[in-house]
Amino acid sequence: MSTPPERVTIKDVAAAAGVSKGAVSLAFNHKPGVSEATRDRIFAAARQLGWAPNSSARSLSRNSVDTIGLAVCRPARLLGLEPFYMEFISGIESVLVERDCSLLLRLVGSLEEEIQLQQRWWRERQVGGSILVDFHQRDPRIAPLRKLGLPAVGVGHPDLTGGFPSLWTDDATAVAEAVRYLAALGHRRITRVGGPTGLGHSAIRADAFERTMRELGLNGGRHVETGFSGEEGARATRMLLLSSDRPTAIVYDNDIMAVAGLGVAAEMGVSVPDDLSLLAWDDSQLCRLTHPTLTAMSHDVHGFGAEAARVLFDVIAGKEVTSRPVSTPSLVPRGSTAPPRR
Amino acid sequence: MSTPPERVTIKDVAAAAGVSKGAVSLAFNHKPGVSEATRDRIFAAARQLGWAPNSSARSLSRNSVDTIGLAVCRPARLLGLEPFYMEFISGIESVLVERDCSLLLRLVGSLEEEIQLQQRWWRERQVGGSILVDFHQRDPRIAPLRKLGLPAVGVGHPDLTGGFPSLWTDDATAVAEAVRYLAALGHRRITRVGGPTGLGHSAIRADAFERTMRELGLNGGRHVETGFSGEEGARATRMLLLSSDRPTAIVYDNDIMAVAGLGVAAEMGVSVPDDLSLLAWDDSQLCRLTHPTLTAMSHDVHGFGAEAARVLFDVIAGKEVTSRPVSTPSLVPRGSTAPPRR
DNA sequence: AGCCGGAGGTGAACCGGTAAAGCTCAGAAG
DNA sequence: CTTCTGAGCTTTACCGGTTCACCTCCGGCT
Repeated sequence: MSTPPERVTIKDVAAAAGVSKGAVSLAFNHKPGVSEATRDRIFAAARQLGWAPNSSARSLSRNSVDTIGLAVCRPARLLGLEPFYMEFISGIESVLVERDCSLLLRLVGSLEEEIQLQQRWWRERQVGGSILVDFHQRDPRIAPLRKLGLPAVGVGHPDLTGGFPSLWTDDATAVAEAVRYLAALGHRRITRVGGPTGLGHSAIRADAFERTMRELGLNGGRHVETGFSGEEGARATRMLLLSSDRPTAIVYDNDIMAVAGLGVAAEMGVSVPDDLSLLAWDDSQLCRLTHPTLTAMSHDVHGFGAEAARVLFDVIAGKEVTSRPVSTPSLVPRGSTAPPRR
Repeated sequence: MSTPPERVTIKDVAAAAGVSKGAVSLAFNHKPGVSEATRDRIFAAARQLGWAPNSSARSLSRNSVDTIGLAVCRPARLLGLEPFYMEFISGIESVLVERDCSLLLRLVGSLEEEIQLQQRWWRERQVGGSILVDFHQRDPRIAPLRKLGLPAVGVGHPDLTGGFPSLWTDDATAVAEAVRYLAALGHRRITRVGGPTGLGHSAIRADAFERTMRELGLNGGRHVETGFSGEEGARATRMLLLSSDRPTAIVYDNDIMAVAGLGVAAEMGVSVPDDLSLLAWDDSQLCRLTHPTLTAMSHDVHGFGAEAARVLFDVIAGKEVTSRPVSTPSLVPRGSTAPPRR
């Protein structure tokens, strides 16, 4: 596609510095074999000519790439609203910058499309490895991508990532904490508005929710399944508030739906937190902007992204890495939760 | 970084198909010179071996790259909340996919850092060109990047993009529409809560705001400058509502700040829209989730991103491209605006 | 004097593709 | 029966780096 106008190569630099191109290569890679003085001359010449090593040529002869891939499979309209991803990406990049690497990002429409994409990326050696996110139950990506030999790290519970080294937040414990908190406030009818159950972490949270409710001797627990969008969160909330045995507390799977829930409560004249407690997940800044502010399960998404990148580099380097959890989300109480009005 | 285990090259495919590698190259690039039958054999062999052309080798010999760059200079915490960027990116990608290209994304901390980055990207031929966003007044990126010869398209008014072909939304007209609408409702004390004036489009909107207010004979117009964050939007709103001649309408520069403003109004017992009208910008889904819903200036951000990518490809291809506006944001009235209570 | 060793280079072979020139052969034109 | 033509391949020279074997000094040691 591009046809650069001028092109200065290592040969030009070598000529300018009066050395061979081998010497330039040595100097630029900080390898021994060139004297201090020559090194300086080489760098001066390179700076003068505005030269930097052509990354294609470099990765061709080194047989390596300094790019990692991330494909995200959610509708763009949702993604934009999920503060999670940008935070996560910025965490990844904080690590990439240190190593002069880059992130290849792609939004895909389906898991099948992602499989195609990852295969291409890897076969064409466009990436050295990938970070895989949003695991489904019996995720179709696992078999083909493992067979491919793609170095990758999975973001999700090891039960879901099928053999890929993985990093995950202990959602089960977090859900339990959220439910126990609401129960301690006196809530008995608690509903969870979750993501699609096909999505692995939604299923895990759903399980943990039911288990905890049972442990607490509460049988008023219910789930509603949504697609994570604010609109669906709003619809679910509206439906719940209209039902005969309406919940006194709702736990949302992200913060957009919680904000939407708050909107619906206001619209229907249901007072939060007096008549209804709301608990959000992921705790972006949004949770502090509403009135009342939103109690939320909070975690360090930036750090999560960074850790994922670090682990991926280890995988690529061939190190033995073991799956492990990152820090568990913890409850940050704010204005949207209170004891139910008796 | 990566050292792939097995590596199948064009030579292996050629051998498997019983032809020379030149023939494989011809076949894979859909060039004439190979018979139907041979082509089929080659593709069969490639599929069999799971081969795809190594992208480094390809771009080295073609002297071209199929990657474009995007560096975004805003704090990650803000970015995650700005639905704008993900939408914009998804627009870009919709075009990239058609052309089998990729997006190199980087979040940077300052414009100086971006200059360094773009220089590296271009000199190392990591990208074929870049999309430049968030222009400042007398943007420091312009001179060095033009000198560099980087193919680029600027997202912003031509007055700001200093010679880069550019694409922009006509914010001046949009601001005028917003102000006229509020004025028509009967508002006279209208305040604008804008982004940092260093940012080009903020300045343009500020100008247009003042001009329109003057044209309408209103001198109760004021600006508050913020950094686009929800927190700052909240603080600005709080300050405005506490002032002696408090505005009856506020125009925000993005939708996060508008949501924050709504929160503050609720917190202070100011009724929206009866006591205060609020108008948001960019119109993400968020605007439909609050109560009341937010009147907003709406535009097609996805299409904007797609168009930017298309223009960049033209620039890279050496076509003569001229700067032009994309569709002007238009007002979508919702529940947060009404005539002021007299 | 002769030999050795290491610092500081050089040169050529490669990495895996693309592109352009060259070769071969069947069939059409003269 | 040549000669020409062009379709269908092969050959070979790159692309711009990295790497490794090898060369050349120069000082120190025996």
